[in-house]
Amino acid sequence: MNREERRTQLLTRAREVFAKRGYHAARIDDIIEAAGVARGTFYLYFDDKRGVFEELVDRFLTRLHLSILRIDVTAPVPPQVRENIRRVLELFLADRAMTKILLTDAPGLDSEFDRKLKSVYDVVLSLLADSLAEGQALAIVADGDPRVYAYLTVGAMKELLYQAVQQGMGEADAPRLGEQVYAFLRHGYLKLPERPARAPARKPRA
Amino acid sequence: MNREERRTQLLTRAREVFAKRGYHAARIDDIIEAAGVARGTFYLYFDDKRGVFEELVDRFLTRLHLSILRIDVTAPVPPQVRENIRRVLELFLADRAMTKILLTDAPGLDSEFDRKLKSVYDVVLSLLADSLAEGQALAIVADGDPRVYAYLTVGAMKELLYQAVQQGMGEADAPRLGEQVYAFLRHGYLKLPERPARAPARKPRA
DNA sequence: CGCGAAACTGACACGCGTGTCAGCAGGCGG
DNA sequence: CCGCCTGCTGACACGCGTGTCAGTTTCGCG
Repeated sequence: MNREERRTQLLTRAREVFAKRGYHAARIDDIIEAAGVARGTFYLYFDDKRGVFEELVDRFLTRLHLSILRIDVTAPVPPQVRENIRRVLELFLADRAMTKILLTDAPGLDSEFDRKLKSVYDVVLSLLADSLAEGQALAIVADGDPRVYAYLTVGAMKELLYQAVQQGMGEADAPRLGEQVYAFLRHGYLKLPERPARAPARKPRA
Repeated sequence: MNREERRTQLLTRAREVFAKRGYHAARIDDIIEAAGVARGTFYLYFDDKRGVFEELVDRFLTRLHLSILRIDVTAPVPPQVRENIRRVLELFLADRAMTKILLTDAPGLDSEFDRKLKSVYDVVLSLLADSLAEGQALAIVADGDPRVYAYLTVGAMKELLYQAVQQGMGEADAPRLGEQVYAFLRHGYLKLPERPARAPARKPRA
């Protein structure tokens, strides 16, 4: 096996191990065992566990960026928003291992690891917050702090994806979940009158 | 210092340490140093690190349960929902250490710890999903899978609280954030026409 | 006082995962 | 068939945090 093949193999196996045991609990021994390789070999290709992790994250982030398309305001907006949501969900659901890694592991043991993970979320949150601020200028996003909207949105999607992956869903479920997320961001789900009313909520006439 | 005082003191210090370093990264040495006590003393009061953690979580969960009141359908509903949201936010924001612990730490290193943390979320998610299903029967919650709504809601609030605590907010911010969450669950924030339209969204007549 | 109980101490042995490094294939060109 | 290069090996020493336990201090009561 040549250098490039071996490297790729190690990356793949490491991803599986991280997904299965969690980054912190994963030992180098787990990775080399999965790859059928001796301890020393691993260190010929990566500095340490974090080295593999960073490469995996970088590759995934690139794909995430590519899956989000800028809204073209001269064309109908809703389908573009729906498609963006669907594509993001699809990307995560198609790579369940990376989804588990990104949504399950938490900071605390390795400050470099922490920084990496935090940087991922900062990028995503800023990207979204900026888009929402633009959307407000175009009057397609309600008034309010766009960063707060970004937190709520990212949090909602994180939890949904986490649960979806836990329950064994795959990319085939992306369109269905996407519709639910879209509907949620579009109307919320509480059907309550604006002002306190005496009677229980009554369907407003369409 | 008598037994009860010492125990409480250790719990308090441990909570601070967990919040600061994260559960997994926290060492017994950090806790005993914070408490000004020798290593052996710690083990006179708790079996191990997880023992302290479980007690902290149990105490907090009790308070969380108390802060959520059942909706009384014979009274106006919206203020009750708003107040529930506000009280939950307030509880978390008032105990920033526990908030960090519950929202920052992840499973992976200690399977007993994992179970505990997972059980917390399962309880919260089921509670919410059941309430939402009841809400659907009362026509105050939109149709759709109540578990999905629960995931979206819990995820959104987790992320918001995490960011709020990171940014140093306190219980005083609960009412403001509560209003934003309520508005979000009530209408969402996307102002897009239902069907693709040529013109930008127009306010439907109230 | 003096004595027993309660609270506390901290050096130590242990387990566990890491990173290293001196050395072992084996294929290939000369 | 030798020498070399590329790829691989795995025993080992090390650092770190844990849990223990034989021993010390402090308290309060008779």
